[in-house]
Amino acid sequence: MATASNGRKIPEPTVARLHRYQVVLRRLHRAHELTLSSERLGELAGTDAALVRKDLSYFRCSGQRGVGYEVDALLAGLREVLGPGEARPLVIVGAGPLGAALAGYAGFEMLGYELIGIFDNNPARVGHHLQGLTVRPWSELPALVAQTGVRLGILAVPAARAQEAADLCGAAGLRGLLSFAPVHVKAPPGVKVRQMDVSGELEILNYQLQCAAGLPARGSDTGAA
Amino acid sequence: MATASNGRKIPEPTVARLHRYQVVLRRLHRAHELTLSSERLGELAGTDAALVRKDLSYFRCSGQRGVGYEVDALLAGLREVLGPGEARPLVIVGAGPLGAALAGYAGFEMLGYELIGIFDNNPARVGHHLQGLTVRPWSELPALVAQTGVRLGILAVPAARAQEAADLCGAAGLRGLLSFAPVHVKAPPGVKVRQMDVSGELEILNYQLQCAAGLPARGSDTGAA
DNA sequence: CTTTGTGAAATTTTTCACAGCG
DNA sequence: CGCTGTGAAAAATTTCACAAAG
Repeated sequence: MATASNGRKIPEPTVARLHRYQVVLRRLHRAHELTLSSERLGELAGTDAALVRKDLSYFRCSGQRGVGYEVDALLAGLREVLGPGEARPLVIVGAGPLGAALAGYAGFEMLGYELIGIFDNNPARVGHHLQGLTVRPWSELPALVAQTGVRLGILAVPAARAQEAADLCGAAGLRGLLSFAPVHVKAPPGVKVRQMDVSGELEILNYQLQCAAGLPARGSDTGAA
Repeated sequence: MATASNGRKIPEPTVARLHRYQVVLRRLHRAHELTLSSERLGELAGTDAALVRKDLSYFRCSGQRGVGYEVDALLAGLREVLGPGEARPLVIVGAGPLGAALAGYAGFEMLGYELIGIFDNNPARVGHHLQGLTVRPWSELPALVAQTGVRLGILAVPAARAQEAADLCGAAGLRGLLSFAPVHVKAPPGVKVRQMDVSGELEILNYQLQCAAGLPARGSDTGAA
């Protein structure tokens, strides 16, 4: 802790926020804004000034007291921590509705990722075109990994296929997986898996509403009208 | 804290895990399993025994020492905390590729949510059919909320429309929003917003891989194989 | 006078350890 | 014995508060 300027020990939630700061700052950069305060950055990114400064303190920081941060300098600093933010390769495994939607998700390219392959083991889907890419069979994933060095994959397959697909990704050489499958996936050796828990998040919202309403943990409805 | 049996003060991460336990237990129930230990439940749900027991301790718990938990009794207990787990109404705002994919996401019905409406303000999409529902214009959302009492919504609109759509949902009477928009959305008054941060999660994975590889925070590529 | 950078306090969440019951 | 239930320790994050710098 407190290993400011150079230690590679940034907490996970901080990394996610740093990314959000980067997005905000890129917008400001395009709008030719030159500087901003931690308070303003916090407001735009959905946190508060104190946390912004704490987050920024994990790497060498370039704010000027009394003035704020230079947009460009901050972006440069973030780039050093988060990586170049351009064309990090990425594959999607699963070309069903969700996979297809994610493939078209306006954001990956904008956010520094380049979708370079879509894979599905359903022969009915192989050969289809999505976002300018041809859906390929699972068997071709290892070759693409070997060829391009891609390390990240998004898992968008049904629950029943999730573990199988994850193991395949691991065997193929992917190192990080973001899983949208609605079941827990055991991480293959050497692979980091993160779960996008849609229904879990809904459950949290639902629970919070119950609590806010002071209901006795039933919460079905408040009556018609 | 330590308000076991009845206090409505369950930590957020615990709620998300309780939901996962529920999913696992339902599968076991269908498979006619009668009991299981905290260790096994942890394994199936992706945590460890100690955390399972701690999570379960937030409400009245029915494990038998030396034996484990009765699947059915645990499910009953979870139902009391998380709600009936059946037909909680839900709407999706945004019928673009992502909204459409989420609408078809095999899981909502299975997980206790009932999708009752899909809204989009793009006239070209209004009238289309998705999952047996007709896409309706935003203007009709308030009426549906008033009619059904639906409180949860999923936001699947482009970044540029996110805030506008969120405000609309708040004005219409929704109380909880799960946003997939790649920008921070300010919560309208009285509304709880949770962000599904796809690219942030990718960023965390990416950062973890950089660290695991011991790279000096650059991590662009390892050379074209 | 404004805004950063940062230790220290507060809070939240997880892990440990073990007493106690079947 | 095996496994639960739980208080206490540990770890991780956020919030606070303020000195220092422009």
